[in-house]
Parts: sequence; structure tokens; C-alpha cells
Amino acid sequence: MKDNNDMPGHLARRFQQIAVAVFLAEVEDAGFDLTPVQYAALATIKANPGLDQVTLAGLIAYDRTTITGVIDRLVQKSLVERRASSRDRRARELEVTDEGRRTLRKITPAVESAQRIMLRGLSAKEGEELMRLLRKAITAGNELSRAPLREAQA
Amino acid sequence: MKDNNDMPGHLARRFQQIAVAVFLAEVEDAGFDLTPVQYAALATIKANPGLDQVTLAGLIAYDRTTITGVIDRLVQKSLVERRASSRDRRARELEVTDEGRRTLRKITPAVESAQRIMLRGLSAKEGEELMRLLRKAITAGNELSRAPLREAQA
DNA sequence: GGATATTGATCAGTATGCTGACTATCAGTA
DNA sequence: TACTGATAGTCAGCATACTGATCAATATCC
Repeated sequence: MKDNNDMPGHLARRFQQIAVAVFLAEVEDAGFDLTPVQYAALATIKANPGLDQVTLAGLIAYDRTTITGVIDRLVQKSLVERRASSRDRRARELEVTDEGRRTLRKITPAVESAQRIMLRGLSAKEGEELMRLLRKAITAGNELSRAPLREAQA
Repeated sequence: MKDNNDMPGHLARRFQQIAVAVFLAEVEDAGFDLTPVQYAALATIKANPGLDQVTLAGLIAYDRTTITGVIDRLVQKSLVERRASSRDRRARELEVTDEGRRTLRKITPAVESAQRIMLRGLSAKEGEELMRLLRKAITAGNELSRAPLREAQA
């Protein structure tokens, strides 16, 4: 009988569970209230001002139906602005507010600290190797989930 | 600016996302309707007949509040029985039904196939190494989530 | 023995994530 | 231009996961 510890799926879930807990704890210690998903969305909008929700979803590999709620909450917190696009009336253009920019800047140390903590059982070399293997597995499996990673359009 | 691909948290989320999608697809192809969590719970109850919900939660590192709903659905599907414990009237004893046992037996090939598919981008050696590193990181971070792994009591 | 603390289970509330459906709009084509 | 298909966003519904609270029952301590 295969043990849970031999199941990559189980290990993936467990590692992610710890990663989220660490992220939330570090961010809260820093005095902020942002989830990992909200942070990723915020940082990606800042790096790609004016992008629409589908493009955002592709860049961070979320489902587009999940994005709706995430953006709702970022708008609610006044970190993001959602405007109708002038070129395509179906689309919404996303922009980070000044407060969003401030939040991003101040929260970065906590986010980086979280990344270190979740790898604290590994040497630097092992951490690198873990990330390399995850990237490789993810690349091979990209099309297997409903929300694959998509490059931004030029 | 750190890229998403350098964030273990992001990579963890993405790998888990793919793992869940692969699991559900394989299980559905085999004609079953079970989530990864439901499968893990079912297999663990079978291996530890009569265990209570808190012990089950510890063995697979779920939050106890999540277990309630998972067991609800397994009972609903007639795969698990939930009985009041005679030794401790607060606790519920869990038992796999005959149908649960049949389901577990028939679903195993699909589950194992899913584990292979989610590692398909890696060589056998790399897959082993990925699992080793995940196990190591998880062990070090075990206490950081609200639902740590707990050994069964003797 | 009785007050106190702890524990097993559940619940309300919130946030991902997914499936599938729907509307509005856009793009391509006959 | 009218038709067809594709696309952006949203919504309803379901299943994890979590926080914090509550209730009942058990343990512990004085």
C-alpha cells in the first residue's frame, strides 16, 4: 500500500498549505491583510498597467472566474482600479492605485521573508533544486489544468 | 523585481493546481467521482478503522473544520459510516463501507496513473528527488500551518 | 467532589478554485 | 451587411481551507 509520503499530489498539497500559512503570517506581522493570490494579482497588474482580466489570469495561471472575485476584493480595498476599456467594451482595464503601489512597496520584505521560511528545512542548493524541479514539472503539465500559464501578448 | 518563477509559494500553488486537475481527470475517466481530499480520507479510514475525526485530520494534515464537510460527503455517497463512539461520547468513529472498499480497490489504478502524469516532465530520478525535497521542506514547516501532520496514537 | 481546563465536533463567515451557463461584444466571413 | 463563431466578464453552484466561536463531554487539579 502506497504511503501518502510517496504521492506527489499529497506532498504538493501539504507544501502549498504550509506556504500559504507562512505567507499570511508574515504579511499579517507586517501589518497587512493580503492573501497570496491578491498579492500576485496586485504585483502583476503593477508590472503590466492597463491589462485586462483574461490576460492577468493567464500571466499567473488562475481561472478567469476566480479573478473576478479577487479583483472585487482588491478594488474594495482601494488597491486596484477597474475601468471599462475604450478599445473593447467587453474588457476591463486594471490599474494599481497609489495606495496599491505603497502597499506593494511596504509588503515586499514580508513576502520575501515568507519565501525563505517555507524553504527553511532546505539548504540554499536544495531550495534551488526544488524550484527547478517544480518549474520543470509545471511546464510539462501546463495544459492539464483549466487555468494554464499564458504569455502576455505583444 | 523577483519573478513569479522564483517564488516557491507560486510554484507550489501551480504544481498543486495541476496535480488536482490531473487527479480529477484520471478518476473521472475511470468512472468515479471522488476528489483528492475525499480519496485521502477514504484510504486513511480504511487503514485505520474506527478512528475519530481529529485523528484522521492529523494523519493527513487537514484542518478539523474541513474534515466535517469531507466526511459529510463521503457518508452521503455511502462510502463511509459515521458512528458515535462508545468510549467518548464527543467523538465519532469512522468506518469504510463495503461500497467504499470496492471503490478504493477499483480507483487505485487511476490514482497511481495520476501521480505518474503529474511528474511526466521529470525523469524517474528527478521525480524521486522532487519528492524527497518536498518531504524535507514539509517536515521542517510542519508546525507552521493550522493543520500539522500528527502520528496516530498507540 | 466540584471548579476549571481541555478536547471532539460543528457552525458561521470568508477566500480560493473549479464547472458550466449566460450576456454583451467583437471579429471574420458569406 | 447579416450571420456565425469566438471572446471578456460575470454568475450560480459546489468543494476545499481557513479563523474564530460555540456546545457537549471528558480530564485535571484543588
